[in-house]
Amino acid sequence: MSTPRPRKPKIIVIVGPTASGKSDLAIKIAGKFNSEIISADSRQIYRGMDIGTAKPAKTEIRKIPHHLIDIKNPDENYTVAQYKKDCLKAIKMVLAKNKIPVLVGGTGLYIKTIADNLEIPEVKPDFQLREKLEKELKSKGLDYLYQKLIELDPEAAYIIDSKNPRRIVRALEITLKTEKPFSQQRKSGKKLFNCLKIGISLPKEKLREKINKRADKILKNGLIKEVKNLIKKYPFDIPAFDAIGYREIINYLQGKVSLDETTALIKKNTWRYAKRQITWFKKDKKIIWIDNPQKAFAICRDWLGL
RNA sequence: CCAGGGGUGGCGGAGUGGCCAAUCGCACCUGACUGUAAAUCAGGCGGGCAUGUUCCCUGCGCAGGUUCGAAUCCUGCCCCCUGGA
Repeated sequence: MSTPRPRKPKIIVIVGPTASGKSDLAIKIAGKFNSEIISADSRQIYRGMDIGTAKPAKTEIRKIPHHLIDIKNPDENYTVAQYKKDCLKAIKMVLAKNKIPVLVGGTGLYIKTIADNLEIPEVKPDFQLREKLEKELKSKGLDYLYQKLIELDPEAAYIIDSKNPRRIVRALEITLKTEKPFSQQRKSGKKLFNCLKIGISLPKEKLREKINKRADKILKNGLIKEVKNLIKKYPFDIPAFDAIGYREIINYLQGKVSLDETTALIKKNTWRYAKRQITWFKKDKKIIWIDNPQKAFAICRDWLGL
């Protein structure tokens, strides 16, 4: 006698590499199916980082509500865990209006944290600790930190790349502040939603072309000016500015590279990023890959039972 | 025509007798990723296969030569750059 479990809420998830046309597709889908859009983009959350992150146009946003865009200033700290909370809240809100949430974005970890209900270890970043570890990293080398991790939490050391400073620092952070090994803290809970995942897949040549074109457009639209304004207000070395387009322009403004080189670098780094995204999303076997937006509409319609 | 420098893997660029299938960077391919994720990293990268720290083939402009052994030395040729006529 099992009581019928309440159906999980349905959400539509749209993924794909940068510049593949996710936002446009999301807007079209949202327009057709009474939806609101929730962004899963780790840089569009920042206010003032508009041109370089290719945020949807204001006119679009006016037509269809977008969530989790422009929610933080660049110098504010933001993390996956925070994203999870914010996103869940946004989803709830949209569902409460009897609308379908459409989660769109290129930040694979953000998507995964929602779709797979990742349980992020309850250890907040401790910046003092991190700073201390960074110092040790500089003075004693990465291997020293890794050895330390092996001592404190051999299991974690086994999982973490021994050459990845950022992840070693975080693993140490966790082990130094909790009793449980990191390895036992990487869990995912029960799925919260019934997700329809649609991925945009373009032939590489075409993707590359779109990336290059977009880079040119972004520059033309005033990225340099945007960055100039940003670094007037914020330190130039904050994590938010470790974003494609921004870091390169900052270096340009500091006279380290020419404009031509900068443009080329932005294109190159965007392309690399896209490849990393493709690698990430490839692992998710539930994604239905499409090469044409039209197909997405039909898939959504079926899935929604309309 | 003379003098000097140089031609190395897709590109840039090391190497100047054996430790060289050839440092490294870029590009390219594959992958990792649980509170920085547009971040941060790893592996591969001449070809072949029986996939090997000890295999085979091809290989450092071309053709020869010296040597047990040559990308590295010698000879000739071709090409490129710089300066001089």
